Amino acid sequence: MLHSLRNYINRITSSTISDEEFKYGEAAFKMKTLKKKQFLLHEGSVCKFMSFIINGAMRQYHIDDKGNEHIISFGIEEWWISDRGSFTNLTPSRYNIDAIEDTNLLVTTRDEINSLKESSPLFLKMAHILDENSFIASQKRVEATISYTAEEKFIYLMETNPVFVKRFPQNMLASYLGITPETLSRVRKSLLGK
Amino acid sequence: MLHSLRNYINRITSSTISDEEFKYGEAAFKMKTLKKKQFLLHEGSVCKFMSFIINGAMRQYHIDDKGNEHIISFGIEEWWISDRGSFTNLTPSRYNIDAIEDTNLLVTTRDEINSLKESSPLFLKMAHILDENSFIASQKRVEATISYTAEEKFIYLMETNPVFVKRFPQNMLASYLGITPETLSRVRKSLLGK
DNA sequence: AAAATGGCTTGATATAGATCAATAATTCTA
DNA sequence: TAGAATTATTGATCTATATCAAGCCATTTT
Repeated sequence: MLHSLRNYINRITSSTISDEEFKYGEAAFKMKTLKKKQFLLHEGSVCKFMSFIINGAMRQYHIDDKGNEHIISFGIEEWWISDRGSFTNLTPSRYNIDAIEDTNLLVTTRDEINSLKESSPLFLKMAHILDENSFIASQKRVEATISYTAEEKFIYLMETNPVFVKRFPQNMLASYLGITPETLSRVRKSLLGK
Repeated sequence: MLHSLRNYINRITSSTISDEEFKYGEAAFKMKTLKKKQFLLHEGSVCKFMSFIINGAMRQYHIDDKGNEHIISFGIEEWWISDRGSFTNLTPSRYNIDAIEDTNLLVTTRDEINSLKESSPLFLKMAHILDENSFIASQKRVEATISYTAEEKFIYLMETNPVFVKRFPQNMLASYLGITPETLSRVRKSLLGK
């Protein structure tokens, strides 16, 4: 299980973490298993963890006044899932996080990750690069949502995250893109004839 | 001029940087002055710098096929402006960055900031917190753009960045929100009667 | 001071996408 | 494997917002 995290650290830091340094990390994480539809976080509570996905898939979403779900982010293998705003500022979360598939996670808390970042340079670097990449990806998504049509949004999703398109139901993809499932269905149909 | 940066570092790291440590930083930055409408970055070129705004205001935007501008971000006093994707991956930028007002900047390059982060713990911490905050803010903006109506988007902007609303022309605010200037004008009119 | 420019408002119309509703396909699950 | 639940499609409207167009301020420029 932990080798997945180790793999990830090596990949995104472009390094090879030593057994010794990785040992520090192991202690900071606890395994957690969720069945499909089980919750990791409920709206209103503080997000006290960051979770690394070993396998399975998760989503982070908000439910508005009309009961519509808006998916803020997906997570799959070797991604992190958390409400970073709530986690960092210890404020109540506006989001729910639940499992789209049966999922295995490595969970760590704020304190643990902070001391880990102090004791392990590679964990620190990893955290840094994670944030940097997250921001870059999020800003691109902002651009897509403010400037693209429904069709362009879907094409952009296929280009950036084809895995999502294969793996998640269309209603969730629509929610992630900020369009209705009906519109997504029509967009896909019209793309077939092109 | 540099005291503005010093101020910022102390503020966001919740520390007081020593004269000694700040000296390291000074060398990494060059002053730059831009008049209103002057460019800092043109679409197609690699963004080789990060710039800290001393005073004035900047914007980062993309121009689409139809000639419409889409503002990805604004920057004002004590904000950074850069295309982080291009900066980090050395890829050609999709964006323009220009001055909305006469602006003074402290400019630093990739190499300089990297070595600065190695030699100064507080600069490192600052960079880290900047990325973290940028991601959190960007993710909130994603939520707003995928789930809010035009009116809600504007209200959200007034809540999160009232300064922008006071300072920038409505057509730019509209572009930032992903709506037309006409719609923003009507939204504001309707809000007055509430 | 006239002219030009840029920004804002307002009205008329068009349209992309939402909503509502029904059916069909798929996949859980007991 | 039948029945239930979930997901996807399709059609008929509706509506929020875009588009097009004109006029009006307020600045800036000459």
